[in-house]
Order: sequence, then C-alpha cells, then structure tokens
Amino acid sequence: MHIRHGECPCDLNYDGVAMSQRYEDSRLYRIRHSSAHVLAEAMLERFPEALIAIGPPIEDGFYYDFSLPRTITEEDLQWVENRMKEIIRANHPFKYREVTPDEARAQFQGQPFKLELIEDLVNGREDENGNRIAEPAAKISFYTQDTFTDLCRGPHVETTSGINPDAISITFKLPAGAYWRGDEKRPQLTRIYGTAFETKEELDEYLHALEEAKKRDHRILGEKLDLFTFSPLVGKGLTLWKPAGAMLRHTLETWLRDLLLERGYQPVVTPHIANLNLYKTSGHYPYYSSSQYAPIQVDDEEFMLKPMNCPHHIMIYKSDMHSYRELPLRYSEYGTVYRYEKSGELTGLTRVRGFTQDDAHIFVTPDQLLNEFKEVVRFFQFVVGTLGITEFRARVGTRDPESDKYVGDDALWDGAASAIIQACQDLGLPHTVEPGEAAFYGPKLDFVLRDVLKREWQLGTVQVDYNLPARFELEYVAEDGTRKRPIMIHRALFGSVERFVAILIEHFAGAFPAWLSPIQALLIPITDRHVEYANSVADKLRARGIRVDVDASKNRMQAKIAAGRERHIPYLLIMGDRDAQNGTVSVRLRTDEDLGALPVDEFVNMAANVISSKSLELK
RNA sequence: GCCACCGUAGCUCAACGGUAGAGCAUACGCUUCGUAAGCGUGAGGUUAAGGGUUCAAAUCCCUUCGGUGGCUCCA
Repeated sequence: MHIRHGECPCDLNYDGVAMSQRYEDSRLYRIRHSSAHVLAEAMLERFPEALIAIGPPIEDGFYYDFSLPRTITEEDLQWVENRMKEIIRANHPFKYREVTPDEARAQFQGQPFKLELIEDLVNGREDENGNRIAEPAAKISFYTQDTFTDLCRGPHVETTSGINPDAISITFKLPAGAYWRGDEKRPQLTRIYGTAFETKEELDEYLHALEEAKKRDHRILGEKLDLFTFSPLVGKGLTLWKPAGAMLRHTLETWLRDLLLERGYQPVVTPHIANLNLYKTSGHYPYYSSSQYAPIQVDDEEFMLKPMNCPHHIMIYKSDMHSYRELPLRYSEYGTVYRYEKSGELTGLTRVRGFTQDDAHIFVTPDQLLNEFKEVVRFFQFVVGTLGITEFRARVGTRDPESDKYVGDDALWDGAASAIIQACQDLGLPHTVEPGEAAFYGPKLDFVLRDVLKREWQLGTVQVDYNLPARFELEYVAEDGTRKRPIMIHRALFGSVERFVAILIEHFAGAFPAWLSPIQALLIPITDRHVEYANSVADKLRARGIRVDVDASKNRMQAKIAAGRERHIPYLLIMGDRDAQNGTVSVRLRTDEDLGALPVDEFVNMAANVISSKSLELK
C-alpha cells in the first residue's frame, strides 16, 4: 500500500530495527479503532443527517471522515467529545456479526460512501482502508456498539470501557478537509482527528510533546535565529536568506562541494531559464507541466524557468564526444529551480517555489551502474552520518503499473528497479518498495526524513534513468569502437538545500554543531573597558577561521550570556580584568558547562579542532 | 487548488462593538557589573488591504492578499 505521512507507523522503521510488536496487533490500536467508532456514534447524534465514510486508526490516533450538513464548530467538537466519554462510560460491548452483501446494503441505505465500500468489497476492488484487493472479500462483517453499527473487520476492544475516557481527545487538533478516497475529483469530507491512549498520563505526555515539538519547528527557529524570512511582496514560497541563514547554507554547500570534488564530480553551471523545446525533448513538458511556471514569451520563442537541471547537464554531455574511458562522468551543480506548487502546499522551508538542489548527473556504462549507485548511497550515508542523523527511511519508488504518467518501455523500467533493489540488498539497507513513487523517467531510491510534526519529506534521491539518454540520443564510444548508450544516475543528497536546512534546524533544535553554527563564539566583554581586549581576541579567532561576534552593548554580562544562550552560540567567551591581564578567556559552553579561564591560544586550538573535525561535541 | 482556522508595533501577545496596550528588540540617558536578562525616557500601529453594516468596527459581514492544520501534489 501507499504509506502516506501520518498513517501506518508500523512500517515506518526509521532506523531499520525490527519493532517488538506490530502496531496493528497492539491493544492501543484496538483502543483507537474503537474510539473512532464511538466518535462516529456521537457525531451521528449531533448530526443525524451526516454521511459517514471511513475511520481508521493512524499513527498517534485515529480519524473519522464525515459529510456534514454544515461547518462543524468548536462547540460541536466539545459536545461530541463529552458525549463520547458518556458512551464509553456506559460500557457497551463491541458486537461482531458476519452479514451477507444484501444485509450490508440494507443496513447502510442512505449512506452512499458505505454502499460504495460494500460494492468494492463484494467485487474485490478495494477494502475499506483503500488497499487493493485481488479477490472479493471472503466475508463482510459489522461491529456494533450501543446504537452504532459500522462496516468493519475489527479488531476492537471488548467493550467501550476498554477505552479510557480520560485519555481521549478530539479537540487537540482542528478538523480538516479530506477527499473521499484521497481523490481530489471526489467529494471533500470533514475529517475529525482524535487520539487515545491507555492512561491520562500518556495523553498528557503526548500533548506536552506536541507543544515541545512546536518549539523546534524550523519556522519558529528560523525567525528566532534570524535565518530566513518570507515577504508577500517578493512572493510566497520564495525564501529570503538572512545573513545567519546564508552563512549556515554556505557552510553546508562548501562542505559538500569539497566532498564532491574528492569523489570525482566535476562542477558545471547552467542558466535559470531555457527554451521550452529543451523540456519538450526531455519530456518534462508536458509530463511535468502542472508544476511548472508558465512559459515566458521572448521574441518568437518560448522560455521557461528551470524546473530541473537534468536536461541542461545532458546538453553539456552532448556537447562532446565521450569515450568509455571517461565514464563514470559526474556533473554536479547547485542548481536553483522553480516549481509552481499549489498555494496550499507551501510550508516554511520544506516546500517552496524556488529552491536549490545539490544536483548531479552521472553517466555510466551498464557495467558501472550497480557499483556507482552503491557509491552514491554510501555518500549519502556519510553525509547524514557526519551530522548524526540516523532516523531516515529508504524508499524504492517504482512505477504504478496502472498510471500512464511514465515514459519508456517496461523492460528498462524493470531492469532499473531490480538494480536499485539489488544495491539496497548488497548494502544491507532496509527499504520499502512503493509503486507510484517513481520519477516519470525512471525508478528511484529516496531517503525520507520526518520533520518535528512527524511529516515525511523526501531529501536525498538516487534515480536510475534509461529514458532521457534515449530521448536525447546520448552516446559514448565503447572499447570496440561502437557507439553505446550511457545510463544516467540522477542524484541529490541534501535533496534541496532549503529542505535539508529545515530538517537540520529541527534535528538540532537550532543548536547546530560548532562547524555549522553561523556564529561560533560570542565574545562578552564584562564592561566597556574590556571591549578593546575582546576585539583583539576576536581578531585572533577570525584569523583561525572562527566566526565570532563581539557583544559590545551596554548590557550587563548576565544579559549578554542570556542572549548568547538564546542564539545557541556554541562558545561564550567572557572576559574581564583578570582575562585581559592574563591573556585568557573564560569559556562557557552552550551546554552551560564552565571550562574556566583558558589562554586564548588554548581555546583557539580546541575550537579550531572541534570545528575542523566537524565534531558534534563542543570540546 | 480544496476544507477549516488565523492575521493587532520588527518579534511574542493583550484589548473582542465605545478614543489601540504590554514585554522583548531598537534609539537616547544613567549604570561598568565575573557566568540565565540593571534602571529610566523616547520612538514605533490609518489593527494585512479594500469594501459594507452601525451613532460608533481591531472586534460583525463580504472580497482580495498572506499564514497555519489537513487533503491533493512534491525536492
């Protein structure tokens, strides 16, 4: 099945460690599933005309979708939550019953969504959770509690008192719109989210964790740390990087650029617009046209803002004759691209309309494909490993066999997909295979990370492509003198610099490792008469490449320390008379550890060492 | 794009039909202090924009713009 964010935590095995018990088999799962039924019962009391759709457990809770006669209000929600608790306390059993299709149809007269589900079960199309089923369902079953009966396979708790009325909430999250069966062409329903735990303490803990998570949201920290901003006058989804954010970004880019050079990548640079014909040749137009900005008319030609860098790199490849001896040929570029994302899809730095990919395209012979692919995966592992990021999952995106949005013939697709799966197996990389997640030109391996609100975002990607080389008629001269077609690997490790920075901000909660911190040391002269000494120390640190700020304000030292802590600056260097006399700085770490007075050179050596080693520690 | 909610000073928020306020930040003055925020004064807002209702609108209604939570779609 498709795993969408917020659903099915069972497979979300971020660190590859097998979970001791599957979520679906847990008591908590049954509690949440049962809570969804109670929610539906209470909602039907509040809105007797409501149409009911589906209500599954999800990670962290459950939901139920309704078609309502009017907009639901906060008062409605509160009423329903209170009513749910009453129903729970009445201790109604959940009664299971198998029924015939006709009984099912009769039960749900006037409930068109349920009737559609019944027909799909009877005809073997989809089950009630939207999963494809090959055969007609063996049986149709109901669960009934109190006055409410639902089409359902279970499992449930024995009676409603299996749910703790003090450990449920449907008011913690606003209702949302959701399309029937996830199809934007079908009716939009009102989705009520709820959560349930076994104890009130667990619920409170969950709600508290949610509040804490919001504090490390990259949008909040981006404002607080002066990293980036947006302006409606510039345009939504178009990031303005402030000096501190640009410094962070620059540091990341420089680091990766050096790593690329070490690994035999060659830099290339390409423009931000191109003739529409380029994208017609590549197939990006029209396959991708819904996410592209409208063409720009220039004289009698049409140009388009660059939505991806691949065709440009291909034209560089095509500008020369290549020998097999040159391959793998690796072109890399920080390529800024522009994509028209629907307005409701934009989110902070994770989803924007203009972003920079750490893009590269590698041209290989068939023999080289597997090994080169594995090298890219190892490269990704090295990059995130350096940052201490271990929580990600690998997703092999293959073609959806029922969709027509893919180019190229089946044999090539299958060959490419099996190469990717082979590479994962060779590397011992746990992965899921998900149909429908491929690029239009080929299957791919994506590295998916979660933000602080547990939403999934694709970052690094490695894609195998036989199609664009064919469309552009790419060639290399083989050992035997014949012309052969290279295979392309599209790859990005950060994915986009914007999204990667967002994930980093949240991962570190704004307290970046020293080497990434926009300001690495804050110099705090205790009084005005120490400013001169602070400036001389600052010069020494800058000479060793350490990024410093001198707080020469008239604030008290304590206030300067507080400000430095707020900014999560790794090293706070306090200096007063004693330090000026002895040539020392009093070092206080971001962690509040006090290292006492150190000779300036000693501190510089320590800090420079931490920075150059990209250590996650501060000493 | 769709459903819902929201938009008050640079930031975080208050006032919720009756003349727009606080803290932080900023400017100026006082203070010159040894490890989590010294004191004072000033400046800063046609309450996102436009329209409507009302004797009176930040507050109620409509439109547009922007944001948030979802859905859809994606790096």
